Amino acid sequence: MEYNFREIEKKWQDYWVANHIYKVDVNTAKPKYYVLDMFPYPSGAGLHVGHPLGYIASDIYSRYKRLQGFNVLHPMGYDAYGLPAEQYAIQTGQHPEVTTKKNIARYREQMDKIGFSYDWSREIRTCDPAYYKWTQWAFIQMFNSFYCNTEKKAMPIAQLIEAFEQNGTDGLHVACSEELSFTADEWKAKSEKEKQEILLNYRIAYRGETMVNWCPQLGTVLANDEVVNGVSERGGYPVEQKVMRQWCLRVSAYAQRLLDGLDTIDWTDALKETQRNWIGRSEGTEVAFQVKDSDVEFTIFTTRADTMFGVTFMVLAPESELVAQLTTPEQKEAVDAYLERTKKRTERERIADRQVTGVFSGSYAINPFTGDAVPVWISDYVLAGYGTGAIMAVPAHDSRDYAFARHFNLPIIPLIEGCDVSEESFDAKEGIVCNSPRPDVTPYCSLSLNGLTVKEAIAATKHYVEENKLGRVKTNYRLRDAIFSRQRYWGEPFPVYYDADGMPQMLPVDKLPLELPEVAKFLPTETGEPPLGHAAHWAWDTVKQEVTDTKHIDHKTIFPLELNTMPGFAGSSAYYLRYMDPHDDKALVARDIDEYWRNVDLYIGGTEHATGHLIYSRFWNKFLFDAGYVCEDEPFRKLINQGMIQGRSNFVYRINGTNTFVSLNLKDQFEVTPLHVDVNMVSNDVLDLEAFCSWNPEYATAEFILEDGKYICGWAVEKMSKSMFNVVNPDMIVEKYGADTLRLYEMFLGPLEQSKPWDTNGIDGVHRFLKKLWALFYGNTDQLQVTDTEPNADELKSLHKLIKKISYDIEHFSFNTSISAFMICANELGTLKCHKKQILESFVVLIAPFAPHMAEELWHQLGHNTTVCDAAWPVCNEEYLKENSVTYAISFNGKARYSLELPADLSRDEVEKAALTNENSAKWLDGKTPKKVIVVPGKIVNIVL
RNA sequence: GCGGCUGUGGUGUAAUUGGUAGCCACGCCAGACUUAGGAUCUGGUGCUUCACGGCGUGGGGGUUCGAGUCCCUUCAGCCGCACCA
Repeated sequence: MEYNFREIEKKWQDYWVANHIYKVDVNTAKPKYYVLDMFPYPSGAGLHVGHPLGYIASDIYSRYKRLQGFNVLHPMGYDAYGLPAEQYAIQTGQHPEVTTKKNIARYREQMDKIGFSYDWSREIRTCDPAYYKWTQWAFIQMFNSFYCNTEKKAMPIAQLIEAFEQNGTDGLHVACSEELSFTADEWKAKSEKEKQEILLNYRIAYRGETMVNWCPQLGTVLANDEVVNGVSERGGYPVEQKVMRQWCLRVSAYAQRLLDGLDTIDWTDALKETQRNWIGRSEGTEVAFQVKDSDVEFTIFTTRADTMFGVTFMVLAPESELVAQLTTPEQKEAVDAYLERTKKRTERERIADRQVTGVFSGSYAINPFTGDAVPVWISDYVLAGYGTGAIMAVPAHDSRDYAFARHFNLPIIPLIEGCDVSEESFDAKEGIVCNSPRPDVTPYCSLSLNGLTVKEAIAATKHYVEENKLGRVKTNYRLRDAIFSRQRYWGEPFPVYYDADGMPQMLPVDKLPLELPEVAKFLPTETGEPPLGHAAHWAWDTVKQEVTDTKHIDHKTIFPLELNTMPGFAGSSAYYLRYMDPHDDKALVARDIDEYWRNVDLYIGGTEHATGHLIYSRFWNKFLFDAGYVCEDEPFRKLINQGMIQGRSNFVYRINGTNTFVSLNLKDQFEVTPLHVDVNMVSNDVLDLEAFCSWNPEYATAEFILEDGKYICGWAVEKMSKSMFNVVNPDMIVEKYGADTLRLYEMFLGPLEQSKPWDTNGIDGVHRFLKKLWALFYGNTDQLQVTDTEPNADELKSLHKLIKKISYDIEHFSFNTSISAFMICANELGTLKCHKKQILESFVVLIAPFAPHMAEELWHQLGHNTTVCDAAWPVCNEEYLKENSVTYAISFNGKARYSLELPADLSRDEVEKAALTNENSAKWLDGKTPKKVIVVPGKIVNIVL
């Protein structure tokens, strides 16, 4: 009987669905295991062969765990909100929901063909109101919370209000946008509106004026991770810095915990390092500088406290509030001109051309260590958003300060013994400190750093600063709060309305979800409001019912509801929790269910989410953990980044000015132009000439110069995209070779975590293997050849070697080597002509995670009427692996000379003796006694002469 | 600039984690069966040499009886962060 994969795969896919084979539920009798894929954004292009790579790997692991007796949660869903659907809607007027649904249907169809073991009854879509209800709910919880730095956790805002009522801001140690100071009495005297405004300074979800990334082309603000090199990640449009009032999440409050948590989770070092970089912890010192002839004081942040004696000027960021205060009347004109000029430069321009620019403010600051009055400059090389937006400049030991000092001719004082700063600054944090204070100057303070190492000097200065109250030791983080509003239509609406004071209020939780309204147009309104402005009063009834009796809303003059929507990462931040309990309308996840599934044991997905989703999710989960809604602090215990599959493009070479195409190895004899050809017309780099001629009318009359009767195409690795004609769809592979071949081949391609080009050359190898496996059952007859004969030692050895190898490989996600092991074993069994049930049955179970359709078919052929997923994973019996003889390599001084077969149970001494007395050794030993003999059991005998 | 990763046949890769480098495939070569082959099967295939042998894991050096694996150095490629003070 032929291996008819089309029939088999269809049959079992239907069976699995009809019998709910992959449905799981809480089962406290079994240990749980949660395997998660990063859910896809359903784009219009459908899946290409790169997408399922991670899904196949997670499916193999899920099936393996299940065979091992775990209760495996393995769900799938869709990250359905997003820009492309909205852009498409703007262009075509098609509702994003329509295109999204269509795309999801296509994704599902493609995934179903690959034979995944998802529990589809748990499917979620972020755009489903029943789902985003809980996104909105979480937002409300964040609004009603603040972060306590003493407790190191989020707490109810009511507790903060209580603290204000009792002590004002006294003794407060909480995360905030801006340090505020007031007494309990002052607090009580404030109006309701003032109180609300103050609380926004502390809430974890808050609305505040911040510098945002504004993308005019997209008409929306973007989070930091959505901006790459000064342009938007989606579309590549320029991004400007702009102060806007926006919803934000106080992710920065969690910076330290996000950092610490990395040590407790099993992620790759590369990814952890990326997150550490992104969080950007930096320990330093804040020092206050007095402005000369003024009572203004300002604070700077430095990691090089040891260089206090080398400060020769100060620099403010152009956007700093201090600029206005410190600019003297004489300098006002010059400063204004400079500010005007820098404002026009976009982020991208600043990055592209790093010319030194700046202007003197007119003011001087007093260095508290030297008493020197140093000029205060303004320059855009200082960032407003980091530290205090002001720096002390030490040109001798900072290359940026150095460039600035050289450009404006400012003094440079070296502070490290023997360093040469005539050409460039000495930035390294090493060496012995000198000139601190300078020997020719009467010391101004009691601190002397001369003779200390840089490290010691930093510590000494920190100590001095704290002792003398000149400032404080401070840890800064690069991680900033996440901007949480988008001026878009296709996203979650905020559960927010505005009261008569214009202050934001949360909708009552029992009114959720607040559903996304229909709008006439997906563009901003004529008054520049976000698209939801077209439906400004959409949920007016919802708000009115709850609100009119308690608050006074003037709905004629204000929009009652928030018109922004949430960003893409909102819906993906807690989706893994919702899978646990997807249909619960009382809670995001019921407590007992959460306590069973806990968190994700294995998460597989791309590394591109390192600084986006994977930060936000960890933050979101930590918040829910603090608030007591979930029982684990970290959402993803182990994470694997599957590599990206690139395209492998094929080229034909047209002789210039003709319609003649020349094969790859003859092209150098002509002047040719390489042209992309559709890789689907090429097999093993050989072009299908007929398909090529009918591909494009232009090529109908094409002529070819062949080699060996074939047209060989050139190739290159490029991104997989339509324009390169190198997109390979999984469906096409499934159609031609079957899902099991696709699954095996994707794994066989190389290590899971490695990026590699898709190359269909070679798929025949795994397909042949499956046919060979099939032949072990049927030979080339129509009858099942399987017998009940007891297996012999060779067969048992071959099988148990395989059991050991496959178990080890799956645990180590080394799926490519598993496939090789299957091939070796199948070849061995083929050579042994083994058709024994006992052996083949175990083989079927072992391969079930990889090639589930074939395994299911063969499992039933062997007479089982349960599915193969309910089988038990075979256990390796080491007894069968024992050799009766061992081949040793005999080497002299590390050089192998001959091999020697000896009984397996010899002791080291016996092996040594056998090696030395063997006649082959005689010529190397030449009568001498060896210095040393090293015996590696089962491997090598090395005789040192 | 800082940090991380990778480098093995014509190709994808493997190597019991310091123990005979190149498993398993692709490709190629030869053969068998075939009217035919993008089918199947068998054998060969790191380089070099007629051969014995020699050389081989980006380059150089080191530790070791023994190094793809560990250490130092250098080159190349990829990735992350980056006027972050």
